[in-house]
Parts: sequence; C-alpha cells; structure tokens
Amino acid sequence: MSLKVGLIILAQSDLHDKIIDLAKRRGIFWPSFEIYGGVAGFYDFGPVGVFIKRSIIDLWLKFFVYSQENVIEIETPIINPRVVFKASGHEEHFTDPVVECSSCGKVFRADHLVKEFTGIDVEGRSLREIDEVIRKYDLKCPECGGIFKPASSALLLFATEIGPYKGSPGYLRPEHAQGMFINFAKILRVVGEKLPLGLAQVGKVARNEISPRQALLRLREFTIMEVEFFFDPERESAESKNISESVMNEKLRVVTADMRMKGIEEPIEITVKELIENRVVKSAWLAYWMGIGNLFVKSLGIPAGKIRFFEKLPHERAHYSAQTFDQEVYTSRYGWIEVAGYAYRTTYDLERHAEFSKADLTYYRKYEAPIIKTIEVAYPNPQEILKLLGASKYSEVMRELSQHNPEELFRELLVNNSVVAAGISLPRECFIIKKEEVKIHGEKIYPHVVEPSFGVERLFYVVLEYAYSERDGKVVLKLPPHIAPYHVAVFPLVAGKKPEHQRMIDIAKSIYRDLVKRGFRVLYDEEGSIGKRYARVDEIGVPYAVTVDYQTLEDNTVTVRDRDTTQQIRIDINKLPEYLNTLILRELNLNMFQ
RNA sequence: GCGGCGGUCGUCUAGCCUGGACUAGGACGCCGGCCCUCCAAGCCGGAGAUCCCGGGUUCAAAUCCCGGCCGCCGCACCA
Repeated sequence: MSLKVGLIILAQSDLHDKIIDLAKRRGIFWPSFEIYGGVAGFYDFGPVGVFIKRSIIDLWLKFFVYSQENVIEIETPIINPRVVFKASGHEEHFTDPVVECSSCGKVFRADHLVKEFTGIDVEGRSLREIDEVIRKYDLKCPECGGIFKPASSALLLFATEIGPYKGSPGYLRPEHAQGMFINFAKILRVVGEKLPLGLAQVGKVARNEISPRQALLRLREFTIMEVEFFFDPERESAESKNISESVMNEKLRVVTADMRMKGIEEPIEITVKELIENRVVKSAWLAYWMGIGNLFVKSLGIPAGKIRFFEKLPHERAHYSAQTFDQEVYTSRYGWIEVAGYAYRTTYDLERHAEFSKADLTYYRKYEAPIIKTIEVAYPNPQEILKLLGASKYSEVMRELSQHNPEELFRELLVNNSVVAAGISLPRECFIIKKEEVKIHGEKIYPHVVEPSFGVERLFYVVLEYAYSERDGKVVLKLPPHIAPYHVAVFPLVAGKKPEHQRMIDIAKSIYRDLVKRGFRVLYDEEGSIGKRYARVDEIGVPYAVTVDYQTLEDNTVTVRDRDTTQQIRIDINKLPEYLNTLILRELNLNMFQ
C-alpha cells in the first residue's frame, strides 16, 4: 500500500469517528445498555437523533405514501406466530447450518467446516446431505476430537414465546412484508378492489445477526420503511405509461448484473424510462420506485454521484426475489453501503400465504368485456338414473353427482364413456348432454409485487456523513432544513441583568412561543455568549438562528442567520414565520416531482 | 464465529513497558458566580473516574497473567 493510499484511509476514518463522537457528545445516538457493558447491535437515539430520524421518516412518507395516489400506510405486529415465517420461507431459508460437538459443545458453521476439511462446497445443501459428508469423511471436532451431533440450522430470526405459561412459538419480524401480504385481501376490499395498490409500513424489525458491527449500519433491531406494491402484470405496461415525466426522466446510476458478470462496476447513467424500455428491469414498477427512491435520497442531501443502483446476482438474491437492485450510497469508511433494496417478489409470497392459510389472496381481474365461451356440459338425468338403480341407491348417487360441476361430468364421460358415483358406473344415457354459452367476466389472479425497502438508521448515518463539515475547527452539520432537528433557534443577543437585556429575553421568548405555536421546531437558548450559541446550534444542524438585539428594541426587527454562510439578514418580527416557511420548504419543493 | 489491536472523569488524553510516592494528573466540556452590542471571550469557584467486568499472582495491581464483555480492522456472515 502506498503512503498516499494509507493517508487517504486515515483521513476517511476520521470522518466516521468524528460523527460517532459528535453523536455521543450532542445526544444524537450511542450504543445501548452501556452501563451494563453494552450489547452489540443495539443503539439508542437521543433527543436530537429522534428529531432527525423522525424527519427522515416523514420525508419518506411524503415521497412514498402521501404523494402516491395508490399507496396507503398500515401497521401490523412486530411479534408474529411461527406459521407466518414457515409460509414466507424464512424459517427454511433465513438460517445457517451449524454442527455442535457432542463432547466439548463448541459450535461450528457446518458448511465452512466441511469446506475446510474436505474441500467440498455444501452451501445450500440440506442438513442431511451435510451430515452424510461429515460421516463419510469422518470429520471430528477440530477443538477436542469429539463426535458431532447431527447438523442443525441456526436461525437468524429472533425467537420468542406468545403467552406466558405454555406459550406458542413466535418470531420477531425481520421485515414488514409479511404483514402486508397477510392483509392484502382485506385491504383490497377496503380500497374498492383496485390495483395497483401499495401498502406501506414503517417500524422496527429484528434480525439476530451473527456479528453486528459498524455502528448504525448493522443492527439487530432497526427501523424499516417499506412498500409492497401489488399490480396486475398484464396491465403493468399500460398503467406505467401514466408515470409522470419528472420520474420517467429521472437519471439513475445503475450497475446491472450483466455488467457485473463482465467485471464492469462503473455505473451507467440511465433514465427510468430507458430502464423500462430497454427491459433492464423485469417490472416497470420496479424502475418507477427506483426513480422515486433516487429523488428521495437526493432530497436528504446525498449527492446524485454518490448514489448507485447495484443489481444483485442470482445467487445473491433472497429466496423470494426474481430481480433485486440495492440502492447504495458511498461512505467514507465502508465504501458503498446498501440503504434500500428494490425486489421483484412476483407472486411468491401471496401464493405461499394462500397455501398455508387456505385464504383466498387473489385479485379478481375483470375483463373489459365478458368473454363468451361455448362449453359442453352433462347434467344428471334423474329419471334415467332412477330407472337404472332403483330407489335404494338413488339419493346417495345424486348427492355425489351434485358435488361435481356439469363441465367436469362431461369431460369424464368423454374420457371413460361413464361416470363413477358411489361406486356405481353410470353410462352416458344417465346424463343430458348439451352445449351452453357462458359469460366469463374475469378471473382470479395473484398480483405481482415489487418492494422498495429502506433502512432508516443507515440513511441516518449517510445523511450525517454528507452533512458533516467543519468551519474554523468547529462542526457545522449542513442538514437539509426539512430534516434538521430544529428548524430555527431563537436567542437574545445578551442575557444580562440590565433592563434592556430583560426586554430582549422577553421578546426572544415570545418569538419562540409564537414559532412553536405555528408548527416549527424551535430551540431557545440564552446561556453563554452569542458566538457560542451559534456554534452549538451549527453543530446539530439547525439551519437558521434568530437573534433579538438592541435594534429590535427600536424597530421590531430581528436578524436571521444562515447556518451555512453565517450571513444575516434583518427582518420584521411579523414577517418571520412566513419567511422561515419559505426557506425551509424551498429545497424540498425543488426536489419533489417537478 | 475466527484472527489481530484496543478499553483511564461527559470527551480527548498522561500514567501501563520497568507494580509502590496515584488522594489517578491535564485539557476541553459541564455546573454556579462576576462581566456583557453578533460567531466556541475573560476572571473566580465547583462537581465529575466501578482505571470495561470477573478471577488470579503479589506485602502491594490502572500497571503482570487468565476468562468474559464491548469497540475497531481483516476473514466469514448479511436471507
């Protein structure tokens, strides 16, 4: 490694450390349970952190729910009964195979152990196959030479018990998706049986990660913002024609799986429209949500050039996905990290839940005009059957025949020239055969699903990385105003004992109360010197600071200081709310759907 | 989970190698007071440390040894 590269890595590591320091110092976030030594993979959020985090969530809701006519938000439990994750496939796939030594009790990753000692790759094989290899090669515990117990699966789902005494097994959800699939049919009725339909959910999930690390980037409990977007694949192409021009023309930086297999990792710039038309994506809606996601992440202050969409290779994809793009943001220490995943889940989940629950999770696709079909049918002829069997078996045979529809009966006659009912073979003469016209108004289908899914804490971290700056050795967090913890700070210039100082304090406090009443998040501070107060609010990213000074006492004006330039302008107190509103919303409006 | 490195007031750090004079020192921050016309001013006073946890060695452990926890880096993992 050259000296230059070493220095760059050192400098980059600094940024990560500085953010962790700032976060701890100013109450943004810190490791949980510290007084008990800490537990890896859990973080607490302090007052400033909570505000920023909630603002990120609110902004996401604006982009993915409130401005989307087809998307609604729901909330479902964190704790789910076990059957949910049997159906979803997680219990089967969300695991690592492990073997335990029967004498010393040490646990090893089974596939790694086998690979190491035999060279055989058993990744993805069944536990039984792994056991066979272990037996065949007579593998023993590398620690003590003991014999292994049969291989088992280490589940990465958090397990729990539902009910205190003899509880039934449950798991904490690792994603929101199952809550949406389970409720799909119910909500479809609520919204009037219309597709496309997006179900959004924001909340905590838990994954029992083997080795959580990297602060907010790899947690055992974290917040996901997710949409399951249900659509009819046959109408997708027509419906996606209505996507607004601003989204269609949104430029994304994309690395496709094809490119990756050729060893190319430099993204191409491609619009949403081109992704669809060139069939880079297997679903137009996948491209649509990638476009919205790009706009959203940019509005958090991440430069477009530091965002890319990275398609997963087939073996990297989850068991339910036909195509997946990770949306990644470049970070100083860890390089590209995933902040969102866009998965084309097809019909996998709905079909699985239908199978396990026996519920009807289909959508009734109405045809534009009913299809008229001529079918051949066979109706039982009661007189003939009675004549053939006599009264004794008649009712039993008729009951069984009524279980089958006339079309089925016709087909059976066609094949066997008779129908067997209650063990009795009925010849053709026992049926009335005729042609009928039927009108078919539609059919039941399983909608396809695309899923954009964001990790809030990861977004939070990358937002801090791109907002972090220093001026004269002091931290200035250049957060976009709409996600700042406070929109504005209000100060009296001096807070001494003189009567004019008291008047400044009174005015500043009344401005503070007024702005709070109008819905701004406001910070009031009179401690220390004015310069120190500016520095303190710069550090947590408050974009504007209002100062009441001597001139205020003369003409009812205050100064408004801009965090990023330190420039001040003087404005009448009465015009302050409107002025701040314009400033805070300005950037957001520029980014939203123009 | 494996390997390497680390853990001292809120933060950064001195001390550790070479055990004892350490009542664990300093800086910043914090709290109180004085001062007060715009970018971390000054002066005075104060609080604040389970030396990560547990065990061991020793007359004596922040310091040496063992185990654990946590963090960082690399490997693996990340459905």
